[in-house]
Parts: sequence; C-alpha cells; structure tokens
Amino acid sequence: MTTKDRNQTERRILDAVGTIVETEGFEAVGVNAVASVSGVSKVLIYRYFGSIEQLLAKYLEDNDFWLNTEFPIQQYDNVKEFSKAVFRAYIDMLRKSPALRKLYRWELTTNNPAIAGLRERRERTAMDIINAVSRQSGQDIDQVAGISTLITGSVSYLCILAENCAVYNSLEINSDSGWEKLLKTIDFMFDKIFD
Amino acid sequence: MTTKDRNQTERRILDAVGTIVETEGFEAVGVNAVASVSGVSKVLIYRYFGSIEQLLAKYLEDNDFWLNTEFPIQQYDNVKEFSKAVFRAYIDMLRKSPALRKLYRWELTTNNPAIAGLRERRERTAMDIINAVSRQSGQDIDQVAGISTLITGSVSYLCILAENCAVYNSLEINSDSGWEKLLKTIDFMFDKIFD
DNA sequence: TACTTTTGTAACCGATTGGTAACACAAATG
DNA sequence: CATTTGTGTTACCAATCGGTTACAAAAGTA
Repeated sequence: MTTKDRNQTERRILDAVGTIVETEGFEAVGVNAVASVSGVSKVLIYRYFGSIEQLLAKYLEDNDFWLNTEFPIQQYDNVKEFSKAVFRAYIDMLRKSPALRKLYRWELTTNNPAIAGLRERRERTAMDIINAVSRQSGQDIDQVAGISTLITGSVSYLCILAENCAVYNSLEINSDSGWEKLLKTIDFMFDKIFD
Repeated sequence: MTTKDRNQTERRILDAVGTIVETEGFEAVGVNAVASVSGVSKVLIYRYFGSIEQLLAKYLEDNDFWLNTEFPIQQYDNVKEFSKAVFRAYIDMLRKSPALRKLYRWELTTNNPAIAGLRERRERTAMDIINAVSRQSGQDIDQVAGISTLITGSVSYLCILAENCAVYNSLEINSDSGWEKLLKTIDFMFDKIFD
C-alpha cells in the first residue's frame, strides 16, 4: 500500500470482492483471495469489516441486487404487454450481469441472514407485481404466480447454466438468438393464456 | 479395515461417495472426506481409482442419472396427457432424489468430460421426446422445446433452491401442496396451448 | 515537543487440503 | 520353501485455509 487512507483501502477491498465475485463467484471470496487481489494485507479486512460474512453483507448492501426497477403497470396498454416487458427485463438483467448470476448460483448452496434478506425483498416485489397482474387480468393469483415461477425459475436456471453449458433443449443459451427463441415462446404462451 | 477384499473396499469407497454426495454435494467429495467416511485409507482411493475425478466419473457411471425412464407416447390418449405425465415424472424424480439435485447443482458450477457426457445423453433423450410431441401435436418444434425448457428449467431450479429456501413466489417449494399448485399451473398451461 | 491513535506489514499459528513414500503383511506363485 | 504380487496402514510432505500476534510508522493531539 502506498498512502494511508482508510476509505481508499476499504474501497480496494470491496472492489476486490467485486472482481472475485464476477470472475469466480461468491464461493471463492476468502480472506486470502481478497487480500491478494486487493493488495491489502488481510489484517485490515478483519479490522475494517470484522469477518468475511460481514464483508460480503456490505458488498451485497452496496450493490443493489434486488429488483429495484420500476414497473408501473399503468404505463402499458394491457396486462399481457406488461407481463412480457417484465420478463424481458428480467432476462436482460440476469444475462448482462455476471455478479447477479453468481449471486443466484450462490443462493442455491447457501443460506445466511444476508441472503434471507435479499429473498424477502425479492419475494415482496415479485408478489406485488403478481398481485397487480392478477387483479387487472382477472386470472387466479395462484395461476399468475405459477406462470411467473415457471418463467423466472427457468430463466434463472438457464442463465446460471449458460456459463458452463452452451445448449439446452436445442436452445443456444449463450447467444442472443437462443434467447430470442425463448422470448417468442413466452410471448406465444401469454397470447394463449390471456385471450 | 478388517478383511483384504479389493471389491469390498472399492464398494465402500463408492458408497462413501454416495453418502457425501447426498448430504453435502459433489463439491464436498475430496480424498480426505471419502477416506474418513469410508474408513479406508486414502492411498487406496488413488490406487484403485486414480484420482477424485475418475472416482466421481465411476460414481456417475454406476448410478443412472440420465433420464432412463421409458415414456412410450403411444400409451397415452393424447399428446396433452403424455406431456403432463412426462413433467410429473420429471418433478417426482428430482424431488425424491437428493443425489440428483446435487448433481444438477454441481453442473451449474462445473464443466468436465463426465458432465458433458451426461448432458449429451440428456439432450438426446429430451429432443427425442420433444420431436415426438411436435410431430403428433402439429406444434412448432421450437415452441415445444421452449415450453419444455420453461418447465424443466424452473423445476430444476426450484428443486435445488428448495434445499435452502422454503418459499418462491408464495409457493411452498418444500411441501407437496406447493408442488401440487405448480402442477395445476402446468396442466392449465397445456389446456390453453393444446386446444 | 512528547504521547496516543490510526493505518499498515510481516510473520506466525493450527487446521486442513491433495498427494506420496515407506513399510507391514497376507496370499498366491515359483 | 522362497519370492513375488496384492492389499492395507502409518506417517509424512508442501500448500493453503482462516485467523492472530507483534511490531513499524504515519498522523493527529496534548
């Protein structure tokens, strides 16, 4: 380290967490890795953040990983178009963010307070949207939740899988064309469901 | 060890792999863990299997993790009922097998020859079914593949997630009742799609 | 100026990792 | 019988893990 600047040091540490998460995932975030990537001695990690768990919690807190995009349902012509837009946004978000994919992957193997908090927030915003769609479309809320689950669940799965696998059911999950196909299927489904 | 029986020793080792996989997952299968769980010294693991990778390959080879269930489409009244049955079987399989869930989870973080082989087989059998459904229903094959992807993808995701999370979109993914709801949604979807 | 606090590093700790060498002994083979 | 081959264990190795102690030096403070 060159200067003596705690703020800058903390930032270096958090930046190192970011690069490790994006490249190798949360599982690889350890004291030694963070220390070597950041160029900061690991004592400072404990001194400034307490533990790796707290460091990760801070990282999650800094980066808005919950769905914070605004989706005013009133702006759309009808529920069908609104729904399509929501899922398109969901796919885009997950496909363009390596860190978010790693977070979703990490959630499949871990359970801790930080993750539980993320899940709660996500659950609330998701159910808000599902409620709105159910109300405006007249569809049973369980059905709306079910359809939503089928789509977001598979999208999450495919986006994670795509980092280690190129094809799923003949769909090229690494290329835009493959996702265009899936989007067409989603549109097709909604056209059939919302008469 | 009591007796000197190579076959029995190999079996003990493979059994240990099985219990570790079921409880902690493939990520936890290391020489030391296998040695301590099996009660066999780790030298024998290398002697008899070469490496952990080869040991895991053997484990995957012994246990039929690819879809080997027979699904004769002719037995069913129509394509709709056949499709529903296929996905019901998929859900059952994944929900009742901890090892299979751990395998699917492992695939999200790993890529090696053994996994690639599994994926190929799975891809082939899946596309066989998709082709048959497309032919008999007259639906576009990309749409059938898309629908199938939405369902199996989300089911895989939810089954893995359920080990660390109880609720997703208000669905209790740990209980039969939650899955009954999702099955109803799938049925509902097929009723809408296959007129 | 002298002293305290803050920021940093180097070195070390025990535990655990994957992996191997050396050795003991049973069993088959000559 | 002697010897080779197969089966097993103990003990060790270097590397790495998370975590801490001890110390140096800069920066603020009296």
